[in-house]
Amino acid sequence: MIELEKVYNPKAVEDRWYKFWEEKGFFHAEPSGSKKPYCVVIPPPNITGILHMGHALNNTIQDILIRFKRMQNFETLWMPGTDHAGIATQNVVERKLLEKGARRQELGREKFLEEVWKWRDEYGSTIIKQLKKLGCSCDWARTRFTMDEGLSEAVLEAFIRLYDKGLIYKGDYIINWCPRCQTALSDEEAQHKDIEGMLYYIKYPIKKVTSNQKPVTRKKKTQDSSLKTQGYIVVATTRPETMLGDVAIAVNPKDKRYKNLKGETIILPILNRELVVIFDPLVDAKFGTGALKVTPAHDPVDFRLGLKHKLKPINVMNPDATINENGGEFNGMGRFEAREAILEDLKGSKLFVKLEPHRHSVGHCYRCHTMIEPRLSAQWFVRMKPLAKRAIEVVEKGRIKFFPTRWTKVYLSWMENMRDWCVSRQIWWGHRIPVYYCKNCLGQRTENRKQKTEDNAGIIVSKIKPEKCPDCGGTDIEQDPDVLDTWFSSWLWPFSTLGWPKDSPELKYFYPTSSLVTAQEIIFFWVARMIMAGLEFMKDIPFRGIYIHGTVRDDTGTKMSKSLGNIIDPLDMIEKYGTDALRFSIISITAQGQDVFLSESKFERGRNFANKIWNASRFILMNLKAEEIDVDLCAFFKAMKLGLADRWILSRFYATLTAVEKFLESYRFNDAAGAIYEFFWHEFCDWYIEMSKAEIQSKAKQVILYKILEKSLRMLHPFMPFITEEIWQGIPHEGDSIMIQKWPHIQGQMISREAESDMAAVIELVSAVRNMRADWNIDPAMQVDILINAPGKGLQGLLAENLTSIKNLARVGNLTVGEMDKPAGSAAVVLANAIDLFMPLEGLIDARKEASRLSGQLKKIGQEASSISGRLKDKNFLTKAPMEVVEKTRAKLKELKERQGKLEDNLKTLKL
RNA sequence: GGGCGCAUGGCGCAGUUGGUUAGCGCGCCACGUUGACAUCGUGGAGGUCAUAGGUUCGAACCCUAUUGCGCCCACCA
Repeated sequence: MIELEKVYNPKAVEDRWYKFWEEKGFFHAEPSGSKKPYCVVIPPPNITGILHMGHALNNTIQDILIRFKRMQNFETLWMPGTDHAGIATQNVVERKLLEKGARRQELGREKFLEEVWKWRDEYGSTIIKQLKKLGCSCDWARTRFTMDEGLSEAVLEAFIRLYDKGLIYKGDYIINWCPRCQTALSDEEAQHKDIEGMLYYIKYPIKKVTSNQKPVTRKKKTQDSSLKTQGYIVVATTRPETMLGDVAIAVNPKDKRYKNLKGETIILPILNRELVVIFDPLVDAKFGTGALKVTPAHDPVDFRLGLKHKLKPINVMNPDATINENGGEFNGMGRFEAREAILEDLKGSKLFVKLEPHRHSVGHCYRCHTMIEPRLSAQWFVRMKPLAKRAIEVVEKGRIKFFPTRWTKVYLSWMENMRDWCVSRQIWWGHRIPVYYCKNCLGQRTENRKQKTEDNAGIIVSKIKPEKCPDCGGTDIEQDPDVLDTWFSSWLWPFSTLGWPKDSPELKYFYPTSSLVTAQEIIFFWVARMIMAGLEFMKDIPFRGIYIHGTVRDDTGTKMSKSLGNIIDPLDMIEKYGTDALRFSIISITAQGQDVFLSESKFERGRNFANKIWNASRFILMNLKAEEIDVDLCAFFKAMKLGLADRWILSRFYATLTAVEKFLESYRFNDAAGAIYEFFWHEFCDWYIEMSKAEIQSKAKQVILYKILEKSLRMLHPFMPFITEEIWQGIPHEGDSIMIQKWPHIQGQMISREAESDMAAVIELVSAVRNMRADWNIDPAMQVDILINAPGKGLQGLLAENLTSIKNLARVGNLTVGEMDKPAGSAAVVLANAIDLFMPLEGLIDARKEASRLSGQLKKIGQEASSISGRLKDKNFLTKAPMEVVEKTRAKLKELKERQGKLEDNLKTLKL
């Protein structure tokens, strides 16, 4: 028998076992006829990522599922990989090049991409290495990257299929534009943040040409007299710089204040452009002055108004958000600089009215946090409505289920209101859009500008560059310079990684996958789109269950992020506490779907538990004899008459196992971890091991200690893979590794109510003696005598049978069981089942103190008894409550009355 | 503006079909180094389950409203 080291050293064993598992090929899964498939979808971390607590939580959960299912004999595939994170990666590499003084634009597209690939080869797998440290049992041989050949092929295929179905189109719309990254972003990539902005009120003069000109006045009295200015209309805006692109003033048709504005012409201050007045219900009469300046090129609402009222947009900004030549004297200024200059100008010409603080929500780039500038530009879009329809159905019909269920509603309401997806990005790193333009055809088109998007002449959608234009035969062909949104490749992940568009065996076997485990932040970006893509391209759902876990926050509740510096680095925690401790800790504090508030001290729980497992195992191993435990379990159970503790711990083990399985199946990981923790520590260690010490050499104890330990290790393995492997390898075992052992089989017949309630009586008794010792301040080294007055042979038998254990656990010298009266000068306590416990302490007992102790007990019991008897007198309760509840309550009252009576007797003898 | 989540002993949290005495970890107090474990053991103190109503024989749990905190979504110029 191997002896375990005195202290468990995680670092010493983790790498070794991980390599062992990997080399043995235990992580690998193949389509197999004999086993059922089980596959989880791993959210591909982006290649610029480093492991943070969110990843640690997410991947621990997935690894628990995977290891659990693997042990249950499923063919388990956990396919890892990374996505190329177009914008993020391009930013990182650009910054890196800039340090060397090189700029992307100067390098040129090809050279730059070479640099990105170089960077990716060097750093892109950091996160993969870190996942290995976490113990993740991914099939690394199948690692995929969204820019791999196969996955890129899938992207082009998907684009072309959608285009052919008319689900992809190019058009001029207002999109979210990041002036720093200089690219379009999807709606999801624009993160809205509340900011303290200003609402600026500006006078726009009314042109006085018409004969019936009347000054405009506000009918409604306001305290702000400045708004009454005649000959002007006052508008309110948060972005005065966009006024350079104004083409109209809009008011609500029902707004009586402005009805006489019909047919008037407004003069745009500074640029002196003539603006028309339009009437549209879209304008909220209650906001600001009720008059809206219309800038179709720089605001989504204005853009819609523009389309509706046939206004020609004027773009006044360059891609970097500086003012362009349309901005007159402000040409070249940055957007905020221009804002100040314009305000100065307006103040100078007395057209500035006032400003007031205005809190509103503004989009920011999710990669660089720069304020988004809504911008009119030509982009590629995916039509979402037709895709969303089926994705809504499969969730409504329950084919895909969210855990916790509340996310269903969030998902559905988002899906129902989704707008078309802008998929083109003005960057270089990514899948280049498979669209080619014939310059000849396009040249003709510009002459006839109206056709624009309706006419596809000159647009060739193709995986490879066409030799010549199919329309005109021209050879002057150029590919669209833009690339696709990274999510356009990620949304294909569940099947593109399995070989799609090829019809691979993997695809057939593992698709649809089983579970998706992810964070709430990513539902819209990724989860919803995977469902749409799966239904569109595979004609089937991508996964059946979606488990949304909480967000990891620090102990003040703020989301952990590098910029805030409130990061707890999982790798540091692994270094300090060990991987298993990290995994167990984080899983046990994560209630289903609730956010996780983390502080470093929380990892102590896992570490302490690992330590406990280690020491208990060490103790068992020290006392185990190999020849004793080499038995056939069935024969053993037939031959052996097991004691109460043995039957109890077996019952508790199988009850725990049942609960753990149930919890894992329903994504209740903290409950599963809690059940194991409670069982192993507070039942197996605190009671069974302690009770077995006296007769540890006996056959029964040898076998059961070994079996419970071995099975517990298997039950624990998905949670704490390393320590369980290390110990398992040290005890007698068959097979190469615990990770490919069978998950313990539930033996329902071993679960015994009787054993559990009998044991509860013993535990109560031992606790009571300990309690009395503490109350009387008795030296723990000193043995006490205990007399037990137990009515009925059954109880006496039970206690007699466990005499040794009770004596040892409670440090009792003489223990007498029988029927007796309370000896004089003894302390007493009354237990359930009307058991009296007397502790004769001649000379030590202070009658007054004992009396107050007893009356304390009496008071507690009395209160309880009276509340219960009150309930039992209630006619409604008796008639309406279920019989079993009434019976139970009656039994309880009877029991309490008995105890009450006994306590009173005890008190009486004391006073006499 | 819409939606969601959370309020339970000093702190952090469990508590899934409403049913005896509301649990756990940390912290606290007392005692303890009995050969697995001080990353430990034994015992203990500490809660009118945010507030106000309602449903019910019975509510931490279901319903309504209120307050506080947090999050998500939104074309709040």
